Amino acid sequence: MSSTLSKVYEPASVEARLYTWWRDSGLFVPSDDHGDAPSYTVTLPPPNVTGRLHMGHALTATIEDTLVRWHRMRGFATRWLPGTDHAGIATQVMVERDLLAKEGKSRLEVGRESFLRRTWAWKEDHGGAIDGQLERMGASLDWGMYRFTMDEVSSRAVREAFVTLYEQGLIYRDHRLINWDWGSQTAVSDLEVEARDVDGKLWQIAYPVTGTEETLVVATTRPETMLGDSGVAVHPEDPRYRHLVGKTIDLPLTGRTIPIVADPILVDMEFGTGAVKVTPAHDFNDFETGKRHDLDLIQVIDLDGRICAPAPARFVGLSVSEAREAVLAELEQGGALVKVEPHAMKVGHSQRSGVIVEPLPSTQWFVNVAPMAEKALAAVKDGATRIVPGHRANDYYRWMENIHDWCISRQLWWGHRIPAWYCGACEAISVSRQDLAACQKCGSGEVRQDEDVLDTWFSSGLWPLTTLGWPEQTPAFKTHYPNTLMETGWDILFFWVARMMMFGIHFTGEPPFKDIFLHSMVLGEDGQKMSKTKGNVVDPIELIDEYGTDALRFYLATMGGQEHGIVFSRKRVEGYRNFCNKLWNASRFAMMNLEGVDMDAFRSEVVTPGRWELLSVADRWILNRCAQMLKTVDAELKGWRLDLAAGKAYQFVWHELCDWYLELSKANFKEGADPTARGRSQGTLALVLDLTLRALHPFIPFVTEEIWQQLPGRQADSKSLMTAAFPEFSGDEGATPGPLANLASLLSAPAVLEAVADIELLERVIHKRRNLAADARVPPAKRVPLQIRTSNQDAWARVERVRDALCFVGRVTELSRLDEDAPLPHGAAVDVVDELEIVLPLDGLVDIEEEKRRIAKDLDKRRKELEGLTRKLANAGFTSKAPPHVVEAERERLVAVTRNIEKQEHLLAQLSGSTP
RNA sequence: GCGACCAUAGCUCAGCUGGUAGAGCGCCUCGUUCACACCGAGGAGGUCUCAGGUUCAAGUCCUGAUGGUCGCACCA
Repeated sequence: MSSTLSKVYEPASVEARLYTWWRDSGLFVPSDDHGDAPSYTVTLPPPNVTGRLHMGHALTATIEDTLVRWHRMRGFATRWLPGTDHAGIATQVMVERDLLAKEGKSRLEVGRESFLRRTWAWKEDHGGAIDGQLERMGASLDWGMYRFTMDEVSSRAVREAFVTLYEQGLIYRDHRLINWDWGSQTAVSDLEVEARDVDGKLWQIAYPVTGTEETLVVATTRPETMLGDSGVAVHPEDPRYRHLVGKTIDLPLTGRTIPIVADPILVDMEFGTGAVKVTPAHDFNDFETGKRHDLDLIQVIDLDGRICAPAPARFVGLSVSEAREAVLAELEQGGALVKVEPHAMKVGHSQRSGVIVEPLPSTQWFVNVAPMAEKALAAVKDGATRIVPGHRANDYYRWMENIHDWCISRQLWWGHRIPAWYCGACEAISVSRQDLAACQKCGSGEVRQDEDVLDTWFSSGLWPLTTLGWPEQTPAFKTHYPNTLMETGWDILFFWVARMMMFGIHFTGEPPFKDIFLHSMVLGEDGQKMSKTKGNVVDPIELIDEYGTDALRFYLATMGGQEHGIVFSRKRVEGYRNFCNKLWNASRFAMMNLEGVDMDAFRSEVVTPGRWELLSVADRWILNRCAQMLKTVDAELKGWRLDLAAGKAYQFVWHELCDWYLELSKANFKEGADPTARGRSQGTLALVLDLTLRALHPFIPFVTEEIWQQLPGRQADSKSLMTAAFPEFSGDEGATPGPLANLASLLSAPAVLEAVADIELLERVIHKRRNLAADARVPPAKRVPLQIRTSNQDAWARVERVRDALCFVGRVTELSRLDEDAPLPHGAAVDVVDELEIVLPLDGLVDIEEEKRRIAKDLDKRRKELEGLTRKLANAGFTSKAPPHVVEAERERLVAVTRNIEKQEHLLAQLSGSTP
């Protein structure tokens, strides 16, 4: 006797135990004896080392683990690589905040060395929590291959990449305009600037033309930047201003005189006044314009986001917004403010600190990515790497085609320090893989390393390389590069995926993965992006505590295929919790009835030659349904449709296996049942459950493993379900050896197809009988006699074949046939199923009027259907142009509907006649 | 401004290459049938956003509009 399962599935008592067992048994590591099995490698997008698991991580973990487990069961040499990211700004800010709260000090006060020590300590204390959370998700990661983006291997890889790119001239240092995040006190890349909608204003300011009474009115959204203006631009073809080109402006408030230039690129005559103030130091377009006209670069905003000299002293120290007020006030006083109008616009904000990003001139390190982008673009266009869903490739193309140089230096302390050394003696720059104590040019020991660190995404971009030990040519690298799959959210397509593509190809000549699968975002239940301020954040761990990991995973798997945002639904998670419980209880029922199951006998007697007719109609039917489900799951998984695969399995388990088969099988499991029939039903049930658990395991690993371990009659091809063979259909109708051996014929054998039709009829008859009983307020549990009125011998023969099952599940005490012409018993409820009239004798309890209403209603529907069909078939266009099988199907439908209507009309007449 | 995606039952979502509108939840009526009340039985509920077009046939393909989401972009 198998051990008894508890009445309700309790995830908490199962998950940790199974996870530990899996991991300690080495099941997450590909075994050495895979021989020539194809490899399947996925690298987990490394979460921030001090981060906590959010729904995005949970979705990633679910999709990847499902795919990984699926491939592992299919026999691939499967490896899923874990790790964490040092997350430059994010982590540094946390530690800074902590330092301020606990000691009231800034990082500058404690100094770089001490601050870094604290950050490492913080990482030790708070890091790794997310690893435990990934374990709770059931993630079958190869923990032995764990990597951190700032560990030794990663650091070596980063230096190797940096130095190589420098030597190739693709990394360089330059003084130019960059995006400055004064909130975090660092430069940021274009990608880290997000344009937010702002209700701004457009001010018109009159600039006096030198030596004349004339003014030139410029339009601006940032009047405070006039303090740094070094010119005014007009369109060369603008008749209003042509005479002013070459003259100068007496710039108000500053005492400076600046030129009026003609520039067709910057100026749009239609916009504003057609005259643009040019501030090369604080606007990217103006910077370019300044270069074209050799205008001065006058920086008036400093690294703190405050006005600085050479702006007039009275403005120095003011914040940008204060300066704006002050400037406007003075201009207004001087009568220079001509007009103000509201102006909706986009303003760049730092993705990290949220402050408005100031463009300003600065010396930074850049990567010239264009040459790499070209190859990365080609890799996708050529199909070497495929992006799923396909339309995302368009975003990728656009971005790659319009790529700008990447600013990679950050004025932070937490990160990979730039491996460049400046010589105090000869001023040379040395870039090196090893730390330098002397200048490579002059040998002077007076060298100091660049203070800055690299953008976090620089090391992330190398991730598929570093996880495998690159630049060392490790065995792991040889086996697992390129990865099979990169699965991540589309929000980091540019930040991360694009960079990995570029670096991967550049350093190895091969793109880092074959497939890129991009999932969408999980939104709050209100349909908005989850955010703490909105209070709509859902914590996956809390969901696991409440519903179990499998419930959350199944939910996320069914949502994963969506191409739009996923609006979270707690109710659906709850629904999948219920599903796990349903599966659990179905298995519980099975175990109560599988004592002594003899699978060897079952396989040799029934399965081997495919002698399906030895099985009961119900047994044949469920095996067919199961095979169909497996085929669908297999096909949908191969098409990336986890949602449809999961949905199919759900539907099968609940509505075919539980709703019908388990009920039907009870007759064979009852005391006194025929031992042979019992044995075959046992074999059927054990086989179906075994196969179903295998198919479901990638989605809901815990509950399936827990059941499978206790399931009598399972095929013991593995100690764990994790490494048991997946029931996989091959391309044709056949199936791979293993669990599906000899089962392919279930989809086509006549004896099986006949059983399928029989059970479908049985379902419809029982449904009708329940319907009649419910309408007549007969309690569902009450057993009743049932009569079937028909003269159609074939139809009746079919009923005869399922008689016992029908009576058993339909709670029918006695099933008898009435001839078509026979009168209805007095007060019987009647309805029609195809050729059969289902007669439920009710001893006059039936409400004849209700009866008639129901039939009349259905009759009405049928007549409309008939009308439509008739019209369709009378249409020569249809009969001549539609494919023959479609026309034929419609003809058959017409016959069936006609027959049904006749039956119902007859019935209605009869009922009306019998009304007193 | 350019582009993508979405618009199907009260809610969250399926509906593949065009061929009788589906699921889960919610709602209504029953039910302590020996796997499960995290359950069972029955039921109500949709002119598939709108307008055109292609077709014998359109939720499905095309065009346009409207609404929503999201990318990209220097309109001062």
